[in-house]
Amino acid sequence: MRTTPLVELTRRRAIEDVASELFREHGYAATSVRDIARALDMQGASLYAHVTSKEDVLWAIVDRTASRFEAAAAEVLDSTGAVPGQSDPAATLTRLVRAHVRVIAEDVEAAGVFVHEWRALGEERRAGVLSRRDTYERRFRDLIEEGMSSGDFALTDSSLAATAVLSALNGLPAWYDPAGRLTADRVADHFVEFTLGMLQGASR
Amino acid sequence: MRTTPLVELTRRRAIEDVASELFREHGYAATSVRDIARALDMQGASLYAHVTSKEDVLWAIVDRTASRFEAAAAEVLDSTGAVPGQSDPAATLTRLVRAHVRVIAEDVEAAGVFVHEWRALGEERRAGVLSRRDTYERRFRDLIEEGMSSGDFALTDSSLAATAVLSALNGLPAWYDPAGRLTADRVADHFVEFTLGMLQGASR
DNA sequence: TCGTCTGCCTAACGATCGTTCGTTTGGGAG
DNA sequence: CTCCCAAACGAACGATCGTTAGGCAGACGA
Repeated sequence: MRTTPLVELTRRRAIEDVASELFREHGYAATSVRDIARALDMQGASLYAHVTSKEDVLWAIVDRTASRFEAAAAEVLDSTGAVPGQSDPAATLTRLVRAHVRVIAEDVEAAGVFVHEWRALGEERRAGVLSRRDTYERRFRDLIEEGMSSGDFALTDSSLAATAVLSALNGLPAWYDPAGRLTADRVADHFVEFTLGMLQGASR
Repeated sequence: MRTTPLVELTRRRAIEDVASELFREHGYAATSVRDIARALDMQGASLYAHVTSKEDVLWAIVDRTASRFEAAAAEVLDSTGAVPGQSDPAATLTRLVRAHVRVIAEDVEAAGVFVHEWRALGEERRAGVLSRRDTYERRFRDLIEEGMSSGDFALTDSSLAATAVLSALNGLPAWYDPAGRLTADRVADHFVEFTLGMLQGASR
């Protein structure tokens, strides 16, 4: 579940949270500074006491969310596979998928912005995000290749498989409702099943 | 492959094609009428000789693409399963997935716009698109449920599975390059494998 | 040769955009 | 009580937005 803090920690963070909702619902370009301000009962100009630019707000959301994905993946991968030849790709991938779902479910709004709106950043930041996404996707791809050569996975194109898995996962922010019928853990269960099924191949 | 016609059929269609590229790359809201015109070596105002509004262009792209998805699915489903109790859900789903990939690959730009930018439409049209998407997704879901009760698929949540499959498929416009290393048919092969694997479940 | 029609032009409209500015306000520390 | 400082205000900036209006050039049928 997302934590809209009961006690507002900082005004800055409140702005980012409200902006996450609006950016996710209408997109960055279609959301005006005055829209964000209105949701906080303020005047548009007043935001600039807390923020240096509109893009700055987007960047804060995207960067923070990217870091959360990176940290979650690092935690999974650093605690496993230290001993080569003794790794279990399916088990590690399971934990990686669960971590990914958890990061999304903990802040669906920010995750949705991260997935779709990073294109709106300036050239420099956009390139940075792109490279971080590549690095992240490679962790999936490497794990899949490991499973291919160990015989756990039956595939011929690890890159395509990684993209397909991440596409399915990144569809989550578009429909997942923390208050809906599925808890984040249940969703993660299903996606682990889907992922392993996908990678182990059709049985007929 | 997308068909940017060598002979420009109508000016109107040329506008839609150029708009598809720009809408997909920068989003509808971030693309100005003057941007579209510049790509055609025209003045922004000149577009209005061919078009009644900017949203009208978006609508034409979205509606046309939605219709292509619907027609492709109808062709698959109308030619199968006419005799109940004799259907093969996996085979039908295979054809449905192939049809979906084909529609995307035939016009990646328009498909990308359809997938992401329909939210920018006015309330009425947006609601219409949403309901057509629901109908389309239900065709996948129904087929999955058929496979569940026939024992072909090992799943507990057909709705989640349909969403996951379609999310993976709809990630295609974001990365697929018709001139790249994979033909549309090869991509379809892989996605059929992924889909069936997903639905038949992990084997361990 | 004339009129018409199509396709694009320039100019301009009001609205809204992101952002800057100088000012006001209200609560806490001395 | 007084001072201060962060937070929000209203007004305004130049730019750009989608769109309208009127005119001009060239192709074409009569």
